[in-house]
Amino acid sequence: MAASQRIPEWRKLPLSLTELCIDTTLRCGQSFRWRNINDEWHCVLQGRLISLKQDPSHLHYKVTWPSKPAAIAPLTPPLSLNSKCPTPTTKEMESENDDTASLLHSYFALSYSLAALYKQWAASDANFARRALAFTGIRILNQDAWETLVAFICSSNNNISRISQMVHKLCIHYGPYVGTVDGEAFHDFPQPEALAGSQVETHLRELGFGYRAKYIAETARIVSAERPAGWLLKLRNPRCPALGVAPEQVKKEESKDDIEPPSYRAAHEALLQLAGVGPKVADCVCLMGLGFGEAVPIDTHVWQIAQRDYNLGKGVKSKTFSKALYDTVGDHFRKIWGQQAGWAQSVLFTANLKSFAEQASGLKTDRSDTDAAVVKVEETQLILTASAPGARTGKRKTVATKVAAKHELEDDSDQTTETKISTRRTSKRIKVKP
DNA sequence: CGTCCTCCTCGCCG
DNA sequence: ACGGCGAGGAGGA
Repeated sequence: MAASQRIPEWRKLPLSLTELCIDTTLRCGQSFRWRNINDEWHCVLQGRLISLKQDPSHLHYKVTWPSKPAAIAPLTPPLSLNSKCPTPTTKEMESENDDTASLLHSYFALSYSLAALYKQWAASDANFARRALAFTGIRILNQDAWETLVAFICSSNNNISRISQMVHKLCIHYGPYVGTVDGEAFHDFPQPEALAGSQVETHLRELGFGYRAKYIAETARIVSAERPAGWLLKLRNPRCPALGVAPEQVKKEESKDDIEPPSYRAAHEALLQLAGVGPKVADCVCLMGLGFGEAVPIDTHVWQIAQRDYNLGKGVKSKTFSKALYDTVGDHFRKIWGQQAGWAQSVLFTANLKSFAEQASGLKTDRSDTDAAVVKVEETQLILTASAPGARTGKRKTVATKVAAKHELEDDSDQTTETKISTRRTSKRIKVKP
């Protein structure tokens, strides 16, 4: 079973479980490629296979570089690894030049103190304090922008399980092979060019992508052919510490005042031009792929919670969730939670849907003989993605809620009590806003 | 700006 | 046993 690759060494970063819990963070619906095999998490990031495991004081990681340097595979250097990175030899990358530690630091946004953020959110929002403080270690990942974009195009009308399958298919069929763990192949995520071919839409339809096949192929074509190189990366938040020292473009823009630096609003609008990207998908990409912590993705599930726990939407007539309303709800949360509102929302919704970690991970290996209700809870955990199946029919909702309540505190009685904060203002704004 | 339909899949219901 | 229905995000009329 030991592959032909060199046997990599485990290394570790000091990190408490309250600052990062990978079991929660890696399967809460923001990333779709991590696979748990034998209690270790594995994923290809930037051309290398990364394995993770965790104990209360450390995050342990292992790096496996591809044995065959992917000569054809396009480089994937979101950061400024220019001439350095093409086909690194195994030996090279395992020694001093290995940038995996900094990659993980960036990927998990470790420059933020989660304790400090939780404290801030709890101080400004009693509802957050009550529901979310027990759910530590939940982080917004700083993922590759292109991958995030495609993954969340796949997320429309979809659930985590199927999104993961679709992303996996994209990697298998279009991404470079990197390594194997316990007989399972790992590929990197394909570059836009690889998904821009003329046969891609048809092929993806055959693979079960449904109408999203068209969106992916079209967006890949736009990004690879109709946008300048590095277009997506230039939308990233230059002030996001997790992104580190930004590429040269940012420096240019800093010196030239006539070019406006990337902003959340600008990035959001730019993403809306792509196929299959609406406000929610755009916000997912802004938050998880571009480093804009203030982006708050709002789906119907979030909207329901917002109405229930934050008394939003009181004066809203329209039954459909318009763009204007979408923006208003986001503004409201940004007002409450501040600069990392999207992160706060993720934590809150993970807390809301409680359950998971132990229960779900213990049962998820075999879904077939698992109580259906538990599976539902598992799928409902997605925070920012996909559908919330539990909210579908009355019956399912009841079942899911029951199961969830079993796991943790139940809290259906007095939500309205504490949600005052800026309720009035909000309802007013919703009414007033055109 | 709101409405309504389509896309597609899945799970629930009858 | 199977067909209808509806939920979910985006797009288009």
